[in-house]
Order: sequence, then C-alpha cells, then structure tokens
Amino acid sequence: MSDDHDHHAYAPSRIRALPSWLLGRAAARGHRLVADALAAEGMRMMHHAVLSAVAELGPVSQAELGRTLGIDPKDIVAIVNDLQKDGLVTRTPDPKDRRKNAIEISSAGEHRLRRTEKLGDEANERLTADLTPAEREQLIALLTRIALPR
Amino acid sequence: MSDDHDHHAYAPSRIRALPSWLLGRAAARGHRLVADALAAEGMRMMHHAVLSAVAELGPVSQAELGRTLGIDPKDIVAIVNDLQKDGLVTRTPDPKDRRKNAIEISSAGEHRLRRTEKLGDEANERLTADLTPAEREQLIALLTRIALPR
DNA sequence: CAAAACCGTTGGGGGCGCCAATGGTTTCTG
DNA sequence: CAGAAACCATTGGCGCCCCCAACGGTTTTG
Repeated sequence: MSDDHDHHAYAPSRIRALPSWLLGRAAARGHRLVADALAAEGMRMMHHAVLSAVAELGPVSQAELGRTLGIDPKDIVAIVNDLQKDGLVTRTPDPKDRRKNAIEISSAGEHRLRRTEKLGDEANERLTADLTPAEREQLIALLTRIALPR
Repeated sequence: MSDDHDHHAYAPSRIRALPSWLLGRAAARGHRLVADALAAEGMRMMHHAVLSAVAELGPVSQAELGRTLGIDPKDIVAIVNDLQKDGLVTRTPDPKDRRKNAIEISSAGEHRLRRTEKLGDEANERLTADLTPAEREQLIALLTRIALPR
C-alpha cells in the first residue's frame, strides 16, 4: 500500500534517478554531517583534510598537498595560513628548494587531528548508518572508480 | 631524484577512504560533466532540474517545487525567474489559492527539456562509464538510501 | 645562459546550500 | 467569527566549495 499519499511523496522525477543528482544530494548531506561534527573542534572539512594529509606525508610542499587532495593551490594557501595561525602546522622554507614551503604537523596538530578524525569517522558512520558494512565497502569502491581526478 | 618524480601516487590518506570525501569528489566531477553539457543549451543544472520537475508535476506551486527537489524557496524564485524570462515556463497566479503561483511548462520549455535531458543523460553515462550497468544500478540504489533529506 | 617549468601568493568569480524577515493569503481554533 | 497560526513568494545576506588567470621568485632543462 502506498503510505505516502498525503505527503507529496517525492515525485519520481527523472532527475532524482540521475547519478549526478544523487551524488550532489548525498555529498551535501555528508558535508553537513561532517562539517557540523568538526565544528565542535573549530575545524572545517578542508582544514581537517589538509591536516590529515600533512600528518601522513611528513614535511610536504603546499603544491603536493594540493595535488594529492585535488585542492586548488590558492585554497591551500588560505588553509595552511589558518592551520599555522592556530599552531597546528609549521611552515618552513625548504632549504633544498627555496620555492617550496615545508609543511609539518605540530604536536598540537597531532592532538587536534586525533579528535577530528574521531569526529569525522563518527559522522561518516551516521552518513552510512542505513548501509551494511558490505554495502558501505561497495559504495566506497564504486565512488573511488567514479571520483577520478580530472 | 627518481622518487620525487613519482606521479603523485595518491597517498592513501585516511581522508580519501571516507564516504563523505569520495562523495564530494564524485559530485564535483558529476556536476562538472553535466554543467558543461547543459551549457551547450545555455542551461544550468538547477534550471534543468526545475524545468524537469515542472514538466512532471503539471501546474505546480514554487513551494512544492522546492520541497520535491530539496531546493530553497529563495533559489526557486531566481530559477523560475530565469526560466520565465526565457519563455520556458509560465507563472500564473493560482485562482484557487492566491498565495501560490501556478508554474507550467511551455512548448518551448518542452522542446528545450528534450534536448537538455539528452545532454544530461549522456553526461551521466560519461560519469559512470567505468561501471557496468549492474554496478551503475547498485550505485544509484546505494546513493538513494544515503541521500535522504535532512 | 636563456627558456621552460614549477612554487607560493594574490585577486576574481560562479554555483550551491542555508537562514532571517516581510507582506499578503489561507486555514485552524478558541 | 475573529484572532492566531500556518503557508506562500520574495528580498537580502552569509559561508563553503571549486576553478581560472596572473605575477615574482626559483629551479630545471635544452
């Protein structure tokens, strides 16, 4: 039986079946959940992503951060500015290549990262709460093949 | 020197495995593909979506359009303005409820919609080109369960 | 050693999602 | 049946994400 006669029931518009539309809606919900969670630590999604990448890649240039995360160099500048201002990363001129900055995580950054990683993971669990672990893995696998750079 | 050149082997950042991150990247690519395709007809994604919804829902109020598509009423106003200016939809005061506008598609709108639907579908095929039809259906099913409103 | 490639930085811009407020209209309710 | 509450379209404003162009300084290449 149709339980939703009274409530417009989301007409099955052709739009709603398009991957591009669904991706946009799902991404919006994911961003909302994660952003709200990270806000508890005064962090934003991009800041958390960059901080995490810095932690993994050790001393790394801003250009490489942009490349590995697919973020515009211009935006990297602003993000690293913020992270540095909060003492979460250090920005040192690279003596080997004076064009580059060597970005490194600080101990305060590591502490902050531990908390934001937890918050981010929890938000992602909420995002995929309706999925079984297997389905979650499947979604990740499919998205990885679609989210190709370029 | 040889290691440094290695084409950004996409470090396995923890970030990159998060659904929320993958969704953002995949959505960005989808939007890029669709937007570029629709630009050939001078349309944008939201305009196409609204036009499609209007075609399906017959005479419909702006509030309901916003509800079924999950778009803010404020944005609906701007979009309907554009569509009306281009003669793709008509906006008539609803005699039954003078608060509402009855939005209806015009013949020019139907013609435009036929072309943009084709372009949008093609862009979505390009987006999911690396997936088998079965995988594509699976992705749509999974996304539908994740993209829940609110 | 000049040209090309790369780096960080600045400036600009489009698109999307969200919230607050307002005047007009309809519906609910006491 | 009158006042309150809910709804509608509209205006205005905010923040985040994604992308491009240009420039001075540095390194690599031919």
